[in-house]
Amino acid sequence: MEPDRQHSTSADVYDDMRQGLVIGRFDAGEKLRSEILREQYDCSASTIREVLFRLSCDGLVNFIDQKGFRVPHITLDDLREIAEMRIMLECEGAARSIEHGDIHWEAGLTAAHHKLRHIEHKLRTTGQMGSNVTVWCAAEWEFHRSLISACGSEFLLELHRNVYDRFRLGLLTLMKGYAFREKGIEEHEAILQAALDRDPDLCARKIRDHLMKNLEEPFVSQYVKP
Amino acid sequence: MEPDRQHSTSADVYDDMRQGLVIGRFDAGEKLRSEILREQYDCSASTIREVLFRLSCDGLVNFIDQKGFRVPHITLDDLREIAEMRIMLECEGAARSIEHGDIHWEAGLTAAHHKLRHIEHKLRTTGQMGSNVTVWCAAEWEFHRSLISACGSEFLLELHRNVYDRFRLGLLTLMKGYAFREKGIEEHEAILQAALDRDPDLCARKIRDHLMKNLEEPFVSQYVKP
DNA sequence: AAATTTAAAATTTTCGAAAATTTCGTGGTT
DNA sequence: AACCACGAAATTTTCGAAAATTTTAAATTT
Repeated sequence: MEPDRQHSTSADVYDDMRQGLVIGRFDAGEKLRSEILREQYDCSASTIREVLFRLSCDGLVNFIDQKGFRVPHITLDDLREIAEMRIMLECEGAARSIEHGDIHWEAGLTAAHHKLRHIEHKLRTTGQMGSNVTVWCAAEWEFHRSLISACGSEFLLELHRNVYDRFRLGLLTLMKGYAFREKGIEEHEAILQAALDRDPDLCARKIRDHLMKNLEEPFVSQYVKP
Repeated sequence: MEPDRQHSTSADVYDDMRQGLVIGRFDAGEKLRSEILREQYDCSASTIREVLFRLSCDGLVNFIDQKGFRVPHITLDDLREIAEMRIMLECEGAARSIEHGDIHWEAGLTAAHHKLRHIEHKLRTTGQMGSNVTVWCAAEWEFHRSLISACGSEFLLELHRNVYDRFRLGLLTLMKGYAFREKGIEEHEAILQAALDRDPDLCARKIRDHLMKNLEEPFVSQYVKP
């Protein structure tokens, strides 16, 4: 997973670090020393600095002048604010998609849900996190993204991507574990159903419900960091 | 205004370029060559690169791998999307501020409006743009920011800052001139009134009205670029 | 004349080291 | 023992140049 002993380009490092942050490879408040990262990725300090700057603009890393970069220390209150914004964007995006989405949108959404459902059942029955978590993260993202993908606004999608990642980062650093909850399976199902039934208000309620439950129960997760 | 013949720090360059972008110093689609900028600001290419990356994360500059940086070419449709998002965030922020804002919020908002009103009357009577535009830009930002400042969510404020800047950049590059409209004076007044009257719905309508008028009339402005 | 190839120029990207700044530990003073 | 000053170590920031890539222009071919 960590590109070691191999020259890495700026884009490589960016993608891997972003992935790492959103998947919980780092601790909250952890300092990201360019010297250390430079060794791990086998590249120059400038490349690392560049990547960290990009991540800090994404809100995934904190930058303080002359003091370097750190994984943000997100409080529960911060996460609530982030959740509120995500609810706002996702409900709006879903409502617009429900209004404008064609058969293509329905098909994509159904497919994304199918994949998500598959990996979630696997996680529930086996309890094996490990590399499955990476798959789950990708699937969860794809589902929520599909839901709003027909909203007709690239800008809304861009903002949502940003908020989604920050929500996930906050959740992971706060609960110090994985963000998968068994209850999420039914919640995703309910969101899908409301969307396919073209009921924007119900869909909004289900989205809010889903995100809020993530916030309420993050500390009862039975799964711990590897 | 341009720090020439003087060593510039990363922060200096960032602030100046951001200002320049939001004030219309650059053309849409214009390429931002690091070599040229390096000379203007008298610093190294890395410093320029770093600044451009930060600006690209703010959405104020486009970055394409191996192809460098450009001022984004924002279409009218893009601007409409940005406006919709700004309306969404600003209405939500205003509603929350109206609900939670104390006397301090009212005082700050009134003060910001007073300053804005002053410069807008000056612009209307003298018609002198020049350096006044910089003052007006700052005042307009302060007013809209004050409006939502008591919303209780740092995250909402951060998103709004981003969207506000991109709206302004889009408006300027599209109309190739200044974004000041005389009608804006009354629109700002109406927003202030609705906020002080603690009427969130009316306030939302006035905000939408204000931003939409900006979109409808950007091409009739009698003012041109210097 | 249009299209493709080739070579030169310009630009972006990466690097390693020097310069500036902060952090940390030591020793001395109140 | 708490506080401050000092200097060494670690870290961040900037730099100028080398390496890689793209763009431009000219030359050749179809």
